[in-house]
Amino acid sequence: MRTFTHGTLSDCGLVPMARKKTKTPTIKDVAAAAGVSTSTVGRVLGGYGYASPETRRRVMKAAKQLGYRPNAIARSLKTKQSRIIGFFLSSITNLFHARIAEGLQEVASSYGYNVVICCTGLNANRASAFGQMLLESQAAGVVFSVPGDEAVIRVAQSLLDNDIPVVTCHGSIRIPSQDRIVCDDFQGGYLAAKHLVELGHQRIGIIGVKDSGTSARRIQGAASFLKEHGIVPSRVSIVEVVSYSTESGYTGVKLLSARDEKPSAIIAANDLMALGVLECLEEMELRVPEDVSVIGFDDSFAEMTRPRLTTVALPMYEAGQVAAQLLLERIEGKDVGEERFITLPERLVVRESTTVYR
Amino acid sequence: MRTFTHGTLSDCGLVPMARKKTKTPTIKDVAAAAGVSTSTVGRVLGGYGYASPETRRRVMKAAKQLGYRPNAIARSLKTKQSRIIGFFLSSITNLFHARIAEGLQEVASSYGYNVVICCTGLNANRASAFGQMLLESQAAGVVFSVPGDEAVIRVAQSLLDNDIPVVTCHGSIRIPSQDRIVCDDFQGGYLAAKHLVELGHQRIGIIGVKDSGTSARRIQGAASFLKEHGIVPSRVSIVEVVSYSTESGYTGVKLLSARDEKPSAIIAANDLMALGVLECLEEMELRVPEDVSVIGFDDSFAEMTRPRLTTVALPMYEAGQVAAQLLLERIEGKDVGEERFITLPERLVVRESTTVYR
DNA sequence: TTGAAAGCGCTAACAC
DNA sequence: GTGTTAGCGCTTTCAA
Repeated sequence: MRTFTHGTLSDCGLVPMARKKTKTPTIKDVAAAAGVSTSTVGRVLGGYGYASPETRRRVMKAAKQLGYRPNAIARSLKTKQSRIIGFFLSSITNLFHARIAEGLQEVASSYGYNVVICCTGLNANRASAFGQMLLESQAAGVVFSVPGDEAVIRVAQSLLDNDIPVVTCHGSIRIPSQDRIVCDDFQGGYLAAKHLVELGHQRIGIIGVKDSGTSARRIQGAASFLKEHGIVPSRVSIVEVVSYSTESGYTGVKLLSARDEKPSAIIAANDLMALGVLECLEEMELRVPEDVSVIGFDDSFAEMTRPRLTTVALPMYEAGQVAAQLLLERIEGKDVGEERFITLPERLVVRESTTVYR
Repeated sequence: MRTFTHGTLSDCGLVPMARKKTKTPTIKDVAAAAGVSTSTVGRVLGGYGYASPETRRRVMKAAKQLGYRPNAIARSLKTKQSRIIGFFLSSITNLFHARIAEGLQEVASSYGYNVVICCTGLNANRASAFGQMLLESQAAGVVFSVPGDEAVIRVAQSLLDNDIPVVTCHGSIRIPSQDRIVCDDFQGGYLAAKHLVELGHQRIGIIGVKDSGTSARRIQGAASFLKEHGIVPSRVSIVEVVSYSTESGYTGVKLLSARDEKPSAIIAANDLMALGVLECLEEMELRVPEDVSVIGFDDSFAEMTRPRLTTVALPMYEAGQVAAQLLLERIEGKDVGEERFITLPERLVVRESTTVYR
């Protein structure tokens, strides 16, 4: 699949290697070709200011003919702002981050902005190096989707000091008085409990994670629904484990079975834990969902478990889109007032791990 | 968590809103402060050319004192090249792409380059829009990790026409005479077969995917090992299904069971299919791995299945790193000669779905 | 409605 | 070793 190019003198080896690559045309070349000034070309191509229809036509034609392409760098030098949006995340292999990135990118690029990924891992140095780079390349804005440690906050602050707007999108980070997007953990928990109760379950086990705000809110949401709908409190067991892991899910079930009331349905604080729950239940020769219903959170790999996991899905893609939207409004200097705090609703995805009681 | 800033006159509301934000210092300011010329500053800060130790010291000090930060945009305008590397991929939520992206980003940023993600989805327009943007922002290089349709090839070509180096990294795309990185599918297949034979299996079932080069190479690799090690050909069954899906894996097992020789081990062309295999086997009341061993490819979610899947892992992270390396060499104009073709070895990950025969 | 011209901040050729 | 200077390609006054 060879591409043929026009034959030139250099093809016959008689002229130096010079690779005469015709210089990319600039606004100046277009101006010359159209017989107008560069400022006129700028006006019509940039779409601002006035130009007579005739001139406009001529410029357009010349530009097309020359294959003119604006130089974003030159423009940025003048406007003191590139069309780069930085995205801080710990790892792009984390499905949540990937979904956010995709939503972000989609909206950003529809506005002509590029998304630069800044995977910080657990490394604080890395974060500040990215901050540096973003500053040097005159980034237009930055979204943070990382744990909010001190180093990161400092980075955000230095960005803000340079008038680069910043938003946070999911993740424990909180930057004082900046736009923030989160998922409605409480409502997600509420949804999970609602689903189970509607299926007729009355004895509910909940496995939460210690010291996790997200887990706490999910539990609160579930508990709130349960209370509102007359579920006898003594029939609701809440246990707490140390981490969001399969092992913890497993442990959680053990803890639950030590209680007086054996649950007919279990809410795990995320899918990974729900997987551990499934595993433990199988060992105990309890069938899911016939004997026990199980529900997780996140919708991260719920399609892959057997039975397929009923779960509460998080709107990460939308979160990314909203993050872009809010950021872009700030970037373009719209008067949107104070900091904004957006809470996105979660959504129940019913699969195979839950069914009617008895 | 409020950050206190130095009190200024404007704090007391007596001066206009003006936000006197002290203009970011430029090379000029540093020059003035150090009592030298801008070119000297450029030389010491840029690290090229000569400068006496004394001058160097003075410049450094002035730069630090002023909080000088080079303006990447201005530099790019001059050098006609930004430090942006474009990464074309269909979706970042695809784990492979995410891993490549991470490897790519890691190396790229260690060299001071930024990675811009270009998620094309299945949309050809999108690809050319990204190409446009990359051209306009004077990208330094681009890596492609997408299906190689015509539109994308055109984009790559236009990049090349503008002297922007391009490499492909995993994915069916092939750009004539450019560096290319792939995983060694053949060797992966070989590895899978070797593992099973070493466990004592003699009757092997292989489920491949029609019209897939990757699948074909994996099968060839497996077949090759089998032949070399005296496995009776009639005891090896190869069936082909239509897609890389759970359903296809399921179908594959059905196809295999219709054959005379019932396999004691099954190789599925990827993990998704292996999941279907697991499912079908369970329905047939065959235990894995006691009755049948199962092996997949990709290591995409093999930790999540029950039993956990033995699989052949693809070195995507490394692929991303290598892609960055090759690209950077081209970008920095190293004389690395002709197009390079790198084949990365795959790796067997033994989990629970395979065991010794009988 | 259009044009001339002054930079944006940096690099690099050239002169000293 | 160091300084002068001319741009890179664009935007944006200001005048015409």
